[in-house]
Amino acid sequence: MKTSWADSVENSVVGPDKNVLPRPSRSTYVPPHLRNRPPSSEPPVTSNSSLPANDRVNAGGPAVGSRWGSSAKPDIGRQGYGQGYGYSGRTGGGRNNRNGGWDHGMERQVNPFADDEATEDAFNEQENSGINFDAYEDIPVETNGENVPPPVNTFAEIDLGEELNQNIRRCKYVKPTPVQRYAIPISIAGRDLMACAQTGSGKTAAFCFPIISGIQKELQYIQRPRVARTAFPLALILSPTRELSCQIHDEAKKFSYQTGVKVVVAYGGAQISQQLRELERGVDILVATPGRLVDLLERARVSLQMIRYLALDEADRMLDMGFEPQIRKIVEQMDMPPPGIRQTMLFSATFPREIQRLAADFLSNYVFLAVGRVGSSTDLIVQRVEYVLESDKRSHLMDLLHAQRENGLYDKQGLTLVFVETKKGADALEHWLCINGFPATSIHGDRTQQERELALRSFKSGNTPILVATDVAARGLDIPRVAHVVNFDLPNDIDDYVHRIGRTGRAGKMGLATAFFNDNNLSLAKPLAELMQESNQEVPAWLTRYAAKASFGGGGGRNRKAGGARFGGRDFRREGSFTKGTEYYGGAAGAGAGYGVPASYATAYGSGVTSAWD
DNA sequence: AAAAAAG
Repeated sequence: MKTSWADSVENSVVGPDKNVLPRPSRSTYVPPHLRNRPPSSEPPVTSNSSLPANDRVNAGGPAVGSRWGSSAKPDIGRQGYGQGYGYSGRTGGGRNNRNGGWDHGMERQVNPFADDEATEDAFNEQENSGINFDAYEDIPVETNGENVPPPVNTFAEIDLGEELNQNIRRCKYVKPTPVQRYAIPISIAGRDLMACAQTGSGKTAAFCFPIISGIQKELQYIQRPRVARTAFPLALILSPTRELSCQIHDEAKKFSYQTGVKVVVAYGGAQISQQLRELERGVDILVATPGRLVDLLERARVSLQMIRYLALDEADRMLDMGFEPQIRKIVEQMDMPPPGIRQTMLFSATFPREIQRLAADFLSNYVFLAVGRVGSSTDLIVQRVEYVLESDKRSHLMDLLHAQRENGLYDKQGLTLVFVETKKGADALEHWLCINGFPATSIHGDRTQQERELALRSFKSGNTPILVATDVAARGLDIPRVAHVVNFDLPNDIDDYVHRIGRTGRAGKMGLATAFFNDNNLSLAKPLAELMQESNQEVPAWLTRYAAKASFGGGGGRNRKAGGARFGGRDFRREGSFTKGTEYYGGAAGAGAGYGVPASYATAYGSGVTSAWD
């Protein structure tokens, strides 16, 4: 690697002006041997792992050819979705519009790849190698459901359409990731899907490709009702945070470039007027956060009656206590077509069983898919836990940051993401880091949307290579080059921990995750120790002792969420207690009639091999 | 108890 991207941006980051990484003043620095130590022997703070900084996600290499002529598989289980609107020609529309350009708007689309191409030269071949596909070998995969469509090995095996294939090439995706290999054929076949797969493994594309492809193929036949100032999207993608919705929107725009499929994003904290204007210009795929969407629905500026595809990203979060009522309102109490008419896809890295049960309401004869994390479990993330008293956390963090700089992680522009539990705590820690000379910023729900987006940009660019965050940044955000995730405050839920550390070690790259554990985190001891064990991490002896204590002390154990979801999970329909009998398969009675074969459960691995999934 | 998501 002669000229890495990191090198190429280094000047701008450690540049001549204010952004020189200042040496923190030593006045507040307490050397380790002068600090309070817990009675139990915690490992010394060694930042020995010289982990590579994350590279770009995109992969370079030969382009994939597209194969035309094969038509999509029959749309099993769907009753067509004309919904009373006849098929009719669409003016100037659709897939044969080789000139690209939106067929329902006069504006020209900005080339979303322009930036990439402009910076292309900054990447040499190695740096540009993108997704580390070796890390994807031997990943345990579990599928469950009736007549699960088989996986593919290349994008060319699926008829996604010429324009989408070209965009896939532009994104330099050489071959599908495991979740894409399985999820795309399932979606193309028209099946509902509940998928567990870590975000860094290509989940967004896994639900975007079938949606874009499906819409593009039918766009010219779809007649939407004409209601002034009401938009009728064909697909809805919901996510739990504004930044994640933005990210999905950006991705979806790349994938749909010159397909004639229009993507619009709507989220709170931003001017609604511009979003309304965008919607009026026409929308095929709406990406949104729940609150703003409810607002738009109540104003009747959006109708869901033409929704053909519904995707919930971070679906378990979307269905947890805070979000469930809003999601039910959107999905069940407005004008969205019911399961079986629309196609529904739920994605998350974690899927607790009770959430799966709730989610089943939204699905019809669905396929359950669990794909191991890149490198199966988290071999690519080195997890460390250190016992740190509350009063020692700040100086301990400073130790880590110092060590990191000495190991060159800063010089390579490795980013450090520090999670805290509260918004107040985020402000306080950001301030403390700044006055101690560390270039930090913060993101949390009490900051304005403008501040949030600025903070994220500044972090991503390496301008402020330390970001203090609440759980607003825990899920889904794809920030290349995050070399280190610090759980300054551990979350109470092991699933949140899984999502947080998943901000590093993405796209097959290595990452480091450090957690500060103390007596406030007792309830996490057992699940954390188990998780680390399962992902082949070294579990400190003191943590094992805490874990053992937690199991009889009460208070432990419950955190497992009923046998829960680790890196993936298990279809709750297989868990034996079918309190609702065969109801979950009931949708198949009519819909699956075309399938003259009995249900078969395709399982890629025997139960002995999938222990990580239990 | 906290965080997120509408204004």
